[in-house]
Amino acid sequence: MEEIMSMIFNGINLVKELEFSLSAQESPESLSTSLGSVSTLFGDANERLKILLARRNSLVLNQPEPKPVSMSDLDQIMMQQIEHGLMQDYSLREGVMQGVKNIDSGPGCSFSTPRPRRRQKDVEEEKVFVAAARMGNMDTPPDDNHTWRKYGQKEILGFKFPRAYYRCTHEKLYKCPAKKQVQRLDEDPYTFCVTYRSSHTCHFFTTSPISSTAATATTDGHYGSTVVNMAEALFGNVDSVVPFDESYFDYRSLFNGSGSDWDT
DNA sequence: GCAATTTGACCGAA
DNA sequence: TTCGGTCAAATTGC
Repeated sequence: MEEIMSMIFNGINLVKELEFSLSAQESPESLSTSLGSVSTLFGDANERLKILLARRNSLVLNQPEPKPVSMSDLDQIMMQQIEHGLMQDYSLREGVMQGVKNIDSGPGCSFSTPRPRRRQKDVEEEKVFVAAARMGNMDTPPDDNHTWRKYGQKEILGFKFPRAYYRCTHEKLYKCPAKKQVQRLDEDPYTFCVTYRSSHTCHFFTTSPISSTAATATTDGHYGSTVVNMAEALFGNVDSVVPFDESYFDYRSLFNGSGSDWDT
């Protein structure tokens, strides 16, 4: 299964290279070659995924619980996740909303004294997989239109890469409780697993004009036409790409919880 | 000088 | 006792 994931992530990286080629105004021949590679890679990955799912569904036919994940559901979820990472990365250069949906944990900020030094179970969290930049600083995930201050980094058991801890820059001034953890994936160093905890109460975005556009996109759910065009070109159906109002999905937890094929 | 980052130490849940 | 999360002093960069 990791092979399939690797193919998908490779496809994402190819798309990013294609995007760079677009901005560099490379020849139509070169663009055509890149497009062919992308479609082949995604096509192959999808075929393998379908075979895998067909196999799994046949295995769980006699088991009423838990309900097997249907192929269409999984395809949709998987593509939402991939599209989300892709669109986040793409929007970096286009300067539009990246589609990171912050968790809404309700009460927001409530630091009791003493401040808990370990994560609270009742705090909602949301995982998002984000493609890393292929150029420039690849150690940090793409900007999500909030300003973060790093307050820690730790080696985590079972992970090759350290986990970085960030909190909202406005934490003290506006008592914004938002935090995030950034973990680079072992199997794909170009992808980060970003875990958001607590929602922003400060509602501050980065101050560039580009980002104010992003802020608008956040509230009304509309996205730049460039992004929509790209999404249509890639996936055909924009409705499956935006808006990102569904819960993002953690493919590890999904597949670890429902089968062992991902371990192969 | 100030703000952000780094990093070893500390705390506490499991 | 272990290990994830946080603190806070030292360091770095603007």
